[in-house]
Amino acid sequence: MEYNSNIDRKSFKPAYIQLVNILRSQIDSGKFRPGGRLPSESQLCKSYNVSPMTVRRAINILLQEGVVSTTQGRGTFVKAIELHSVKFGSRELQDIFSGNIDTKVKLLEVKIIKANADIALKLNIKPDTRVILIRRLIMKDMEPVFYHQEYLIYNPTHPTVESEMGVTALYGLFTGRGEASLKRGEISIKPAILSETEAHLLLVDTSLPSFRLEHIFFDFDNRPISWGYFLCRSDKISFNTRVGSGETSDIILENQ
Amino acid sequence: MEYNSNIDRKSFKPAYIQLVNILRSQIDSGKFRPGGRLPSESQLCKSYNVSPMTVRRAINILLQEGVVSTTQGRGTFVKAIELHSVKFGSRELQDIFSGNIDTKVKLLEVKIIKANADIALKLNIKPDTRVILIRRLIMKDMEPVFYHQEYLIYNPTHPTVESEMGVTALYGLFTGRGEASLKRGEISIKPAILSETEAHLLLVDTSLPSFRLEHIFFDFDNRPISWGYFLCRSDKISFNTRVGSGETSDIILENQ
DNA sequence: AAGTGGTCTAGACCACTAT
DNA sequence: TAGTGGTCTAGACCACTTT
Repeated sequence: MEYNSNIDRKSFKPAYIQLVNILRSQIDSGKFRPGGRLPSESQLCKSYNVSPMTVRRAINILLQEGVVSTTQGRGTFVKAIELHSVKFGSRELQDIFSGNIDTKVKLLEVKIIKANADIALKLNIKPDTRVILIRRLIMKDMEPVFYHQEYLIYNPTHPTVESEMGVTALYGLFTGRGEASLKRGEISIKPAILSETEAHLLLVDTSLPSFRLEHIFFDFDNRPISWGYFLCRSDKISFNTRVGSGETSDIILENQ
Repeated sequence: MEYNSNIDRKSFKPAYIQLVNILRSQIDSGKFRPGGRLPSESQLCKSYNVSPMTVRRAINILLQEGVVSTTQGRGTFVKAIELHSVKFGSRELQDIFSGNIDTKVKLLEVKIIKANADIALKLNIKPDTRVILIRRLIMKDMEPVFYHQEYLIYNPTHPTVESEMGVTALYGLFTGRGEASLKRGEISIKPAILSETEAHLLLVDTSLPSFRLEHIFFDFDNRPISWGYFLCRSDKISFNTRVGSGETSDIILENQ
C-alpha cells in the first residue's frame, strides 16, 4: 500500500512497482470503479513524472492481474470481477513442500509389477511391461496428509529411476531441485472418496472426502516417465483464490 | 511455435512475443536444459537485432511463466519443474460460463430467512437478521452441473439485491459483466460428499464425489454481501495445470 | 484531427557476481 | 575488472477509436 500518491525516487522499490501500488490502492479505495476509466498513459506520465515505458509496465502488470482491461484507442478500464478464468492455489501445499523440516516421507512399498491395461495406457507402454510401483505416505507434524502412489517406467539405464526411488526425491519436484530430465507434467484435481485401506492409512474415516491429485510427467523426448496420484485429506488442504482488487500489493515485489 | 530462429519484422506478432516463442521452443527442444544458462541479454540483443528493452520484456514473460529464473550478476537459467506453487484452472468452468448459449440457470427457490449462527458469522451480521436465500441449478446441455446456494444481505435500498436475484445475474459474475458494486471475493475448493437431496437434484448417486466451491463477496466498504457455495458434479468438472515447458506458445498473444 | 493504447529504439546508470 | 541482470529515459512510430 502506498500512503502518499507520489513516486519516491529514493525508495528501494522500483518506480513501476510504486505506480502499480498507487493505481491499485486507488481502485481499491473506489476512486476508480469497475467499468470506469483510468487516466490515460500520457496523463500518468505527467502526473508522476515517469517515462511512457514505466507507465506501460505498471499497466501491463495490472493487466496480467486481471484488475484492468485495455482497448487500443479507447483507454484503460477497471474490470468487474469475473470468475470464469480464476486460478486456484494451495497455501497448505506450498507450506508442506517448501522445504519445511517437519515434513516427513514414509516409504510404504517399492516393487516391480507388470503394467495392467490402465497403467500401460497412461505410460504409453505395452501391457505386462514391467513398471516400478512406489507407495508413500507424506506426514506433517507426525500426521499423515497425503497418500502417494506412483508408477514409474522401469529402465535400468535411465537415471530418473534410482533418484526417484529415494524418499527425499519427492521434495525435489516441489521445490524445483528436481530432475533435470523431466521436461513437463500435467496435474489434475478431482474429489475422491477414500477406500477403507486408504482411509486407514490416512487415519481418517471414509466419510471424510478427499482430493485426488493425479499427475503425469514426461521426459525431453515427450515420453511418459511416471504416472500416479496423491490422495489428500480435505481437512489438511484446500485450494483458494481471490478475485477483484484485494491487497496483493507487496507480493509482486517478492516475485521479482 | 517458431520454425525459423529469426525475428520477422513484417510479422503481425510483436518482436518480444516472437523472441519468447523462440526461446521457449529452444528450451522445449532440450537445447537449454533445466539448470542450464540462457545467452546473456546483450548476446540476445546482438543475435536477434533487438533492443535491450525488447529482450528484457521477453525474459520477463518467461520469468512470470516460471520457465526461467534470473539472478542479477549471474544470468538467466532454465528452471526445473516445481509443484509447490502451481495454480489450477478449469477448462469446464470456463466453457460453461463463457456466455455459452446452452447453459441454463434454473431458479429453485428464493426466500427471506433469518440468519443462523453460521450465516451470521460469514456475513458479519447479527444472528436472526433477515437474509435472502437463493437456490439455483445450473444446467449444461439439459444436464445439471452445479447446485448453487447463496445467502445475500437483505437491504431493500441496496441495488445489488435485486439484480442478483435475477437468474441471469450469475452470468455477470463469471463473464465480467457483473456488479460494479462488488469489490472483491474469495473462493475456495473442497471435496464434498453429496447429501441425498443434493444428489437427487444433480441426478447422481451419493457415491459420486463432488467439488464444493465456496465463495464470499465484498462491497467497496469491505462488507460481506453474499456467501454461498456451488456443488459440482465431479464427472462434469475438473481442475488442471501444466508444469514445465509445454507448448503454450500462442496463448500469450491471445491474452494481450 | 486528436487522443488513446502498443511497440520499439539506443542508449544510460545501477547493483550484483565472478575472476 | 568485466560481465550479468534490472531500471529508466525521451522520444519515435503505428493502429485504433472517438469526435
